[in-house]
Amino acid sequence: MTKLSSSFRDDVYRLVADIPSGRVMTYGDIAALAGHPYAARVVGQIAHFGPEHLPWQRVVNRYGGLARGFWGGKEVHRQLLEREGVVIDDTYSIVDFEEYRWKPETHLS
DNA sequence: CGAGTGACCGCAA
DNA sequence: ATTGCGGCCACTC
Repeated sequence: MTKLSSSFRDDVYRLVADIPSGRVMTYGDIAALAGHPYAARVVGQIAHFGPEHLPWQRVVNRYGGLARGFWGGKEVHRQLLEREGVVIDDTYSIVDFEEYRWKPETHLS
């Protein structure tokens, strides 16, 4: 069933939930795909208040660096991503970030 | 309902 | 190179 009325927040939830293990997306990309290219901050807020069962650890900034206010801090964040096979250096930035970057398919439900 | 804050991004000086 | 500022939407007070 198609959901005709979707808010920005709901779109973010779906996009984040759709990121496969071992892949990452940026706040800006998610915002753009949800219809608001400059609402990257909002994605951060949604991540803060949103459901914990979603893979927020796969959401990083446009430099491939880890977020500041992530629950537990960057150390925990790095552990979670490395556990999925994502290599991160000592500056908390993803190695070969562009290769891990997840590109959602255009034919989303 | 108004104002302030915020896990960001892009551009100007 | 660094700093500052506007903008987007959600949430709190």
